[in-house]
Amino acid sequence: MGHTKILITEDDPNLGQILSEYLTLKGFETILCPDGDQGAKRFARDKFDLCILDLMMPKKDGFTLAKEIRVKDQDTPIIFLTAKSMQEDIINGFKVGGDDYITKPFSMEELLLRIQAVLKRSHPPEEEFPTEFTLGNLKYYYTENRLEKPSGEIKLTTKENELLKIFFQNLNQTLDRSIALKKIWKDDSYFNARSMDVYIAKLRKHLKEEPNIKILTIHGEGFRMVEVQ
Amino acid sequence: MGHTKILITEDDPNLGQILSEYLTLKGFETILCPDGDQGAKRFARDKFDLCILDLMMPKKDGFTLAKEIRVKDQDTPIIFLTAKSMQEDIINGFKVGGDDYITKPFSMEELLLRIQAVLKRSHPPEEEFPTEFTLGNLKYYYTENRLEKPSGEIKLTTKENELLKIFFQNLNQTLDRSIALKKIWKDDSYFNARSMDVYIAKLRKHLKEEPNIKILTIHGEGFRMVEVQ
DNA sequence: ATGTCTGTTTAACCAAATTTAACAAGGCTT
DNA sequence: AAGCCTTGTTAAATTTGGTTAAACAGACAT
Repeated sequence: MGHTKILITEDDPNLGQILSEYLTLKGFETILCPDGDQGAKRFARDKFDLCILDLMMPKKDGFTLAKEIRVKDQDTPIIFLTAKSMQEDIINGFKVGGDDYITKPFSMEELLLRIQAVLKRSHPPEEEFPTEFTLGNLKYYYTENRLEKPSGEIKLTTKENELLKIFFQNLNQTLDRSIALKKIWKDDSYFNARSMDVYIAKLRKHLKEEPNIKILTIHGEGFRMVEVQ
Repeated sequence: MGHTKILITEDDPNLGQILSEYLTLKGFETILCPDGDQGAKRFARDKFDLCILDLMMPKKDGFTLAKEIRVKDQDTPIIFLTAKSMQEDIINGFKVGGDDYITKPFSMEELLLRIQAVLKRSHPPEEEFPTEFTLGNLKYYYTENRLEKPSGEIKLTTKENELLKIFFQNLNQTLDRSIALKKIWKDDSYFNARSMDVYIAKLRKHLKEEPNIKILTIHGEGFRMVEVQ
C-alpha cells in the first residue's frame, strides 16, 4: 500500500537481481534497467519516488543519467551506487544533484537504511495553487470535488476530479496522454491508459449539458479541453 | 534564508575548530560543543537546523545524544561524524534516526555537500501547531479533547481527538492514509486501516450537523477535510 | 477475583470507485 | 477498401471504503 517505486540502473545482472529482489521483499516496487539509456527511457515514462543509479554502466553513465533526470525533475531523490570511492566522484555525485553516495561493497541493510533516510526527508511533490476555476457557466471547486452547473452540482470521484483539474489547468492546450497518466495513475501502462479513456467518457458525460465546452481527442497525442463560441 | 544554525559536537578541539570555521565561512551559524552533555544542553536551549555529532566523545557518546534528541525532535537532521567505519556503527547510526554518516578522514567539501544534500530535503522548521481551532461555527480544543458545536459540546475519545487534530492541521489538503496511520496507530496494517475507517465514520457522525464541513474520501489516497460555501 | 464501563479492534456485510474486459467505432496508411 | 491501430462505450470484476455490531481489553469499583 505504501507503494514506493524505485528505479534501479545497474549493469551487473547479479547485483541488479539481488538489489531488486531485496527491495521488493522490503515492500518497494522496483524497476531494474541494465544501462543508462534504458534507465532514461524508463524514467521518462513512469513516475518514481527514488532512483538508485550505478555509476559505471554501458551506454550512459550514472552521472550523465542523473544530470538528464535533474533537467526535468529536481525532486526525485537519487542515490549513487559504485565501486569507485574516489573523493572526486563523491563530490561530483552530490554536485549533479545526488542525495547520497554508497560505495561497494555495502551491506543491503545499510542501503535500506540510507534509502529510508533519504525518503524520510523527501518532499511530497509540490502542489500548484489555483483550486477554483470558472469556465462558461461552470464553476469548479477542486478541493471539494465539486462541479457546479446551471442544472445543479455534481460530486466528482477522485479520479474524475484529478483529471478535470488537469484539464482546467491546461485549457486550450493539448494534454499529452502519457503526462496525464504519469500524474494521476503514476505510470502509463496499457490498462491505465484504458482506464483513463473510461474517465474521459465520464467527464464528457458530465459536460454534455454545456455544448460549448468540449474535450477534443487529438489522435495519438492526447486530449484538449476547449470553450467554443 | 541565510540563517542556518548547526550544532557541532566534537571533542577533538582541532577538528572542531576547523569544522566550525569552515562552515561559518560557508555562511552557516555554528555552535561547537566539546562533549555530548554540553551538546544535549545546548540542543535543549536553542533551535537548530542540523546537528553534526561525533560518535566517540567524553561524557556522552553521539548515539546516546542522537537518541535523546530524537525523543523530543523527530525532524532536525543529524549527521554522524566518526573515525570508526564499522558496518555495525553505520547501521546503528541510521537506526537511531540519523540522516547521514561520514567516516574520517573526509574532505570538507564532501561534508559540505552532504550537509547541503540533507538540508535540501529537510522540512521547513516545524512550527508549533496551535491547539485551539475555529472552523465555521465549530470550536475545537485539542488539549481538552473537546469539540464545541452550536448544539452543545462533545467529548472526544483519544483516537477521535488525534485524528481530528490532524484534519484541522491539514485543512483542505489530502491527508494520506498511511501518514495518518503511522502517526496515530504507529504502523499501517490492514486492521489498523480498517480501524481508522471506523473512526472516520465516527468523526463524520460528529460533524454531520455542520453540513458545510465535510471529510471527503480521496479514493486510494486518504481523506480531506474541507469547508464548503 | 468478578462485573461493569469505556474505548478500541475485529468482523461481516454493503456500497462506491476503479480497473479490466469485450466489442464497436473511428482514423490513418497503404 | 482492407488492415491496423487508437479511442469510445458499456458492463462485469475487483478493490477500496462505509457502516454497524460484536468481541476484546484495560481501568475501575465492588
